[in-house]
Amino acid sequence: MSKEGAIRILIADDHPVVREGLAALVERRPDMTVAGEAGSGVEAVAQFRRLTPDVTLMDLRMPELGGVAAIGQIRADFPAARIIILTTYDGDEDIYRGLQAGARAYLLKDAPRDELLDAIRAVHSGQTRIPPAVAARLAERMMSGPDLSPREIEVLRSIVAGRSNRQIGADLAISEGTVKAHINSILGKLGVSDRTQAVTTALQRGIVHLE
Amino acid sequence: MSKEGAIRILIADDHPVVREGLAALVERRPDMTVAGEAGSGVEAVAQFRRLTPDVTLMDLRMPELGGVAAIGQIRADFPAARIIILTTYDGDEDIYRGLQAGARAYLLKDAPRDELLDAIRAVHSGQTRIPPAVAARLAERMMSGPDLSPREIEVLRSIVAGRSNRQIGADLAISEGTVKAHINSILGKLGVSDRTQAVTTALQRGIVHLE
DNA sequence: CGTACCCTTTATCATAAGATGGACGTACCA
DNA sequence: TGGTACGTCCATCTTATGATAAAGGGTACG
Repeated sequence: MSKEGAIRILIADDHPVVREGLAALVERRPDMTVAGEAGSGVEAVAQFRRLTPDVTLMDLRMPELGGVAAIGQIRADFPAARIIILTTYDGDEDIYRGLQAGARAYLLKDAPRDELLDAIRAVHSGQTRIPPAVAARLAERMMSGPDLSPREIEVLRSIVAGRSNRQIGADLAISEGTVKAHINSILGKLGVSDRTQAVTTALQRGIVHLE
Repeated sequence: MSKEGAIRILIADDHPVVREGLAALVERRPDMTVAGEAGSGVEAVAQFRRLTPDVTLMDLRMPELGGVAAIGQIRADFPAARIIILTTYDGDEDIYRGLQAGARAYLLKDAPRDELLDAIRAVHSGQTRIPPAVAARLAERMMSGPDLSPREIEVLRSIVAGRSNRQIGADLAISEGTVKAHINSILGKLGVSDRTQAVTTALQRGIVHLE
């Protein structure tokens, strides 16, 4: 190897095929080189500590430790870490949490090759890079009313898990009526009219995930 | 190029990064070569006609035309086409429909590199290749009771779309009571007790999709 | 210091959803 | 041909869900 002065890149993705693709793409450029790879969130954190790469490409959905949490752990020790989120998920909540965690760019995996390479160079030089489509999603989130309270998110998770209002009340040690009130507030904030719609929009927006 | 006698492979995936990765992986092998790439279902069909590759790697979720439909179109003209499904979705319905369409192998994108290469060689030599984890999912589908009827699937889609029983009745020009009867049957077949659970399990199993 | 504001909690009332039982037709098999 | 299994359809009864109003508790801010 040894490209003198090249941008050293850490690739974190749980799909070997994707890692391969990113590595091939990067190594073909004279000004970039792959410093290391990681197949999970914990590996990503460990590899970052060991290698201190110039730029990190991070998937969001990974085993053991999600991308957002991994970014948080990395930036706790290396506040200047330059991390690019590269994922298939375009839910506005995913985008928000990713950037909130300290990512400098957010790209979707269906982005063209050049867009990725440009983003790597931009982030390496200290800039941020948010494609218009992603920015639009982020703006949507801002517009879409107040955030769900912690309690409401807890209830929403239970709804997605398929629990009835009575069961949710038992789980959280509150009355069934209280659960209904929370749900009513959730429906209002999500702009939907029943729990089924709440489930689909919460999944689409990335507020909760299946499995 | 020109690897004499090499396995000629068509890559169909809407993510440029994944195509890059598969291409890099394949080109590194002396007995394989990339015949072409496609970024959508219609492209995949067109490229297959033009190139008649030995083996095709096909993603399921693609714009314009899904992978299953693309396989169907290809095999209508080339019944001997050797197609490998390579996707991130592990819902039992996705697997069933993919193999039903005529795929010779079904791999998940988090599969190790060697597993993919072995599958390519196996399929090229006329075999099929179903990893144990995938086979288990498929078996689950067999066990999990009778299929939903066309009408029930129609109703299920409406449920996922967030429509009320009354609205579904209006949409399908049947009474609300009939809708309830269909839903009751759906709940029984899916092994759940309300429409919210029906939505999540239908999504998990890949019977319906969001968006 | 108090006064908003929001989260959390509750009860009551109207409506939608699920359970049950059964009718009709059709495709399939003995 | 006779049965039988299944999909489609409908009405009635019970239960869960959603709408509404409103009170207590914490906190930020003037």
